Amino acid sequence: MSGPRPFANALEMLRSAGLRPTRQRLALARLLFDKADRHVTAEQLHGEAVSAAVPVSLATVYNTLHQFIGAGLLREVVVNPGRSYFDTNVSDHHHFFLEESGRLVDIPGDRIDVSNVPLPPAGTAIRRVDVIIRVERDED
Amino acid sequence: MSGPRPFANALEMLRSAGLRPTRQRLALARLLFDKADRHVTAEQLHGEAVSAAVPVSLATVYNTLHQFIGAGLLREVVVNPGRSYFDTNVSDHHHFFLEESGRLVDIPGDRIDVSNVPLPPAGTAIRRVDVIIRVERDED
DNA sequence: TCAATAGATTAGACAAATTCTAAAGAAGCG
DNA sequence: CGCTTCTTTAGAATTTGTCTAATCTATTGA
Ligand SMILES: [Mn+2]
Ligand SMILES: [Mn+2]
Ligand SMILES: [Zn+2]
Ligand SMILES: [Zn+2]
Repeated sequence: MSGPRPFANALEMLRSAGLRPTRQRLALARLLFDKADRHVTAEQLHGEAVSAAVPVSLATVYNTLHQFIGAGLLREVVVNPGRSYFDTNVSDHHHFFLEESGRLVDIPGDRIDVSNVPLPPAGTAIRRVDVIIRVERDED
Repeated sequence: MSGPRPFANALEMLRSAGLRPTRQRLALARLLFDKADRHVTAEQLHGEAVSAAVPVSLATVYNTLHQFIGAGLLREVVVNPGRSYFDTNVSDHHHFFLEESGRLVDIPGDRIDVSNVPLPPAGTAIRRVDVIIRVERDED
C-alpha cells in the first residue's frame, strides 16, 4: 500500500543522516516513522513521547525535528499562523486542510496538476510549490 | 490597469462594511487601499501609521485588520510560521513567496491552473485553494 | 577498558507575534 | 446635550518557538 520504508529501523536511519543515535532521537524517530505518514505538531510529538515514558524535553523535540528536516526525513507545512506541522511524507504532494479540526490530509502529487505557472520573478528560481486546499464542514 | 476601486473613499467603504468611521479606521483604510495592492504585516502597517502621525495602538491595528477581513476587504496569507500577511487584493489569485526578502508577489488567478483536484474529504466542501510558489535567489 | 572529546540534552530564561482585559474615550441618536 | 453603544488603548497574558550555559552521553582510540 504505502511504499517500502527506506530504512529498516530507526538506528540505520539516524546513522545515514549522520546523527548520533541517542535515546531521544531513536524514540522520536520511532514515534514519527513506525506508523503511517503523519502530520504532527511539536507539542503533539512531545506529548506522545512523554506518554510513552521517553524522557525528552520540548527543546530536544524542536532540535530533532529541525535536524530531521535538514536530513530530508521530514518537511514543514505552514497552513496557520502561529503553529507548524511536521510531515513525515516527504514525497511530492499537497494538502487538504480541515480548518475546524486542524487536520491535514495528503493529496498525492500526481493527483493534482498545477500548470501554466508564470515565470518566477527575475533572479529567482522555484524551490517548491505548495497547494493548500482549505475545506470546511459541508452544510448537509 | 488594476480595476476601478469599488469605493470612492475610505468613508464610504467603512459605511458599507457597517463599521463606524473612526479616525483610526479611516487612516488605516487609506494606508491600505489608497495605493496599489499590497501585502503588509500588522507591525508594518502600525509603523506606517505612526510615521504618518496617526495615533493608533497595535491592538487596534489587529482589531481593524480582522474586521476588514470579516468585511471581505482583506485576506490573510500564511506562508511562514509566526507571522501573517494581510493582502489588499481579494480577487482570486495566488502567490510567489521570496523567502530571502519575505516579499509576496501576486499571480493572477487566471494565470495558473489547478486541475484534477480530488474530491474533498467526506462531509467537507472546498472554501479556498491557495497556491504558494516558494522561490529562492537564482545561482547566476 | 577507559579517559578525552565532541556532540547532545535540558531547565529555564528569553523572544516575537498576537490576543485579552478592563477602563477610558468617541460616535450615533434622539 | 445626554445616553448608549461601540471603539480604542495600555499593559498584561498567552502561545509558539529559540537560546544559553550547565550537565550528560556517545564515540573513539590508546
Ligand atoms: Mn513515511
Ligand atoms: Mn485593491
Ligand atoms: Zn503531507
Ligand atoms: Zn496577494
